[in-house]
Amino acid sequence: MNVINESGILAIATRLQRLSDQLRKDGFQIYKANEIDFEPKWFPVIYTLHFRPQLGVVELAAEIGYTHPSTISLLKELEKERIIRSKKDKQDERKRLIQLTEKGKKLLEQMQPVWENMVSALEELTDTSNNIMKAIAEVEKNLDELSFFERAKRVAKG
Amino acid sequence: MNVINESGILAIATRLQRLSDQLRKDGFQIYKANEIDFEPKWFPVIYTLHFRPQLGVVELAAEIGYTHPSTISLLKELEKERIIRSKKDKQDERKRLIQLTEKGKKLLEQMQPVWENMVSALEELTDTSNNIMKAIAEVEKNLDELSFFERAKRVAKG
DNA sequence: GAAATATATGTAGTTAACTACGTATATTTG
DNA sequence: CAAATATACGTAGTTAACTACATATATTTC
Repeated sequence: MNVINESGILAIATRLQRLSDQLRKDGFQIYKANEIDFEPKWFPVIYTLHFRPQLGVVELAAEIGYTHPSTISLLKELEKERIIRSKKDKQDERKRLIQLTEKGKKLLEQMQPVWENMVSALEELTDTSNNIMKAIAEVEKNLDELSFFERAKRVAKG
Repeated sequence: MNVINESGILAIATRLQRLSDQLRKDGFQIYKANEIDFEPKWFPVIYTLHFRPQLGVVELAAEIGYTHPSTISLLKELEKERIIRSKKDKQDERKRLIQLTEKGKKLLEQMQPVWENMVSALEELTDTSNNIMKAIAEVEKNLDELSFFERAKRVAKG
């Protein structure tokens, strides 16, 4: 990985992705080591439902930042695992309200201490002179103001 | 994305991936706008071959940080596009040496000014109080010393 | 209130990475 | 030097996201 790491900022997408994958894989191993039957990709759904106990599919998708088809397939898995269930909204017949089951709530409780360990470990890992979470937030803010595409266009013209 | 963004460091993998995707998509649009027939995912291969003009498949894979099957499928695409070609290594008959074609070299030249624009745009985007590239490098260094998994285990025990 | 538009959900197919496994050649070891 | 092991490459199948399209219900507008 020498050339790519030395290529600097051009390889930023590749490096972000690699880091994400690495953390996700370890996350899976951590759940496993704690005998919790849980996949890291389920995290956004479960975590969101913890704070907002009833959400439609599209609302949930928006909340976790995935497209709704991706969310639907996550929900199918979670439904199969009996971690979530859903019911029709009486006000809006198109809507399916997603909720945690009792099993889901128990799982959530089981996971709390593991999450705390993960948070500690991640804080250790990211306790560096440049904080990666803050860096992400700052880049996202800049992107909101003007996209990468628009910036490259402007640079080219200027 | 409110709940997830507020969940802090636990959602780090999700957020890294999302940022990576966003940059990659815009990257594709930038090449397109400059009338260059190039996909961002090809970048690591091309860029590496620019600096190391002859590499075996596994060597190249290691260099770009992908698995070799992923690399093979990238190489197939690039071969179809006539951007790279390969020949047998005379010293080691198992090996297939990958090289840029003339077309590949021309493409590389064409891309130079676009890369410069991208670098400028990315520098703008990442010119923040916490530098994301440095943050990634720092986290990677910490991970090299002790993985996320090992750290979480240690925290749990301690 | 009928037509047009918007919203919520779902399905099908694609993509770009991965793991697992197999084969051929090279290298090391008893 | 034969056997065991390692390395290089390849194929098949999986995964987790995506886009594009379809359908049902709700809301808005003329």
